[in-house]
Amino acid sequence: MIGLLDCNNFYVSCERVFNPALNGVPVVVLSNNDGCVIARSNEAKALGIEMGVPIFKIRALVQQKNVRIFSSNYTLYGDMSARVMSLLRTKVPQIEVYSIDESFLDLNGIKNLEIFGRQLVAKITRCTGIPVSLGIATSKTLAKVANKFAKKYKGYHGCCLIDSEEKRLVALKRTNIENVWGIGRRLSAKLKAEGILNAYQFSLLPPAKVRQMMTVVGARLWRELNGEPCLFLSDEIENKKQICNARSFGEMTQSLDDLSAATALHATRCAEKLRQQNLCAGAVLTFIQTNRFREDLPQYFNQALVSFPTATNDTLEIVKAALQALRQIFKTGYDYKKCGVLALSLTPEAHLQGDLFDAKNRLKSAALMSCLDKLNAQKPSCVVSAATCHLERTALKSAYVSKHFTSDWKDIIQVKI
DNA sequence: TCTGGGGTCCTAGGACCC
DNA sequence: TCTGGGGTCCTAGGACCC
Repeated sequence: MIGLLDCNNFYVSCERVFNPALNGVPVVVLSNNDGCVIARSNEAKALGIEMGVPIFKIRALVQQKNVRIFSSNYTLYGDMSARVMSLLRTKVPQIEVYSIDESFLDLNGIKNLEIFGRQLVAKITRCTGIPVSLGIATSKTLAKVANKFAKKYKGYHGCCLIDSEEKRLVALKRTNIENVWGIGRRLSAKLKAEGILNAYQFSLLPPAKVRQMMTVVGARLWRELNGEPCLFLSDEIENKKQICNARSFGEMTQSLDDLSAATALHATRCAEKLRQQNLCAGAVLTFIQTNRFREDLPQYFNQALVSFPTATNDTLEIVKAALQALRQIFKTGYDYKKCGVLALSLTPEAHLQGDLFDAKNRLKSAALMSCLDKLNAQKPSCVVSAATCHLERTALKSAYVSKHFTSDWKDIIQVKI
C-alpha cells in the first residue's frame, strides 16, 4: 500500500507554530513580491478567499475581516518541512519527498494501517506543531484521492484508507474530475464537454478513448484510478534537468543597468544551486519580459541561450554568459517587470567532458568557488560579483515577513520564566 | 497602483544518420 | 516514368504539479 502524507495549509501552519495568536483567525501567506495568495487558513478559505488571487483584489475583505497577512518566508518553511520529513523517515521504511509539504510513503508490510496511520498523523502534529493528513490506497493517484477525504472529514482523524473495491467506488463517485491529480484546467474542460464529471465516470471510459484524448499520461492515470499502480516510489534524489532562478521586480524598469544587476544575481544563485547539487551547466538561458497584465503598455518577451565549450558551475563564467545573453535580447523603450536565468544541459560534476582547447584552469576555479561558498555560508552575499550591485529598483517587496524562528540565532524565541 | 516561482513529462516535427 | 526504410536526437510548445 502507498500513503500520501501532506501538511494542512502548510505555510500558514508554519507561521502558526511560532505565533499561536494566529490560531482560529483567518491567515493568508503571499507569493514573492507580496503578489498573490498562495496559502490560506481554513478560516480564510471560509471567507471565500481563492487560491492565487492577487492581494489587491481582496484588500477590502482583508480589512473588514481582519485577515492576517504574511509575506512568504521560505527559510522557515523549508526548515519546518525538513523536520516533518526526517520524522517520517524514522517511522516508515521508505519515503519519496514529493514537494515541500508532501511525501509518498511505502507502507508495505505494515499491519493495521488505519491505526498506524492515525498514530503517525498524531505523532507528526505533536512533534512539529504542523497538522497533517494521510491518505492510503493501492496507487499514488488513489492515495491522493484518499488524502482529500482525510482532510475533509473530521471523523477520519487525519487518516483515510481506501482498501476495498467498495470504498474505491464510493471515493471515485465523490471526486469531481477537476480534483483528480493530473487533470488540470484544460483536460477537465475537455472531459466535462464529453459528460465526464467525476472520477468514477472517467474510470469507466474505454482505455482506447482515454489514450486518444490524453495520451499515455491519461492512460496511466486511468489504470491508477482503477487500482493498478503505475507510478512507483523512488527514494533517489534524481539529478535536476534544469535549474531556474527568476523574480518579478518590485517596480518596472527600462534600464539595462537594472536588468544586468538582476540577471547577474539570478545567475549567481543558479551557480550556487549547481554547486550544492554537484552539477555543471552546459548552457545558460536569460529571459526578460514586460508586465503581461499591463495591456496598455507595449509587450516584449525574449530569451537567448549561451552554450559553454566545457560545462561549468563557476559563478563568474555563468554571470558573464547570462549577461552576454541579456545584451543579445535587450531592447530599449520597454517597461520590464521580470527577468530570469536558467541553467540547462546539466551534467554531474563527476562526469564532466573536458574540452581539448579549454583555456580555463578548472582546479583554480573550483578552489575559488569553494572559498566563496564558505565565506557566504558565514555571512550571506558577503562576496558577490560586482555585476550584482545596483539592485535597489528591482528588489522584491516583502512587507509582512515573519522572523527566521528556526534558522537565525537572533530570531529564536526567548521564554521568560 | 498592486497579479509567484520552480519544476516535470510528453508529443510533433525537423534534421540528420546509415 | 521514376524518388526507401528505419532509426536517433533535438527543440518548441503544451499540459500538468506544488
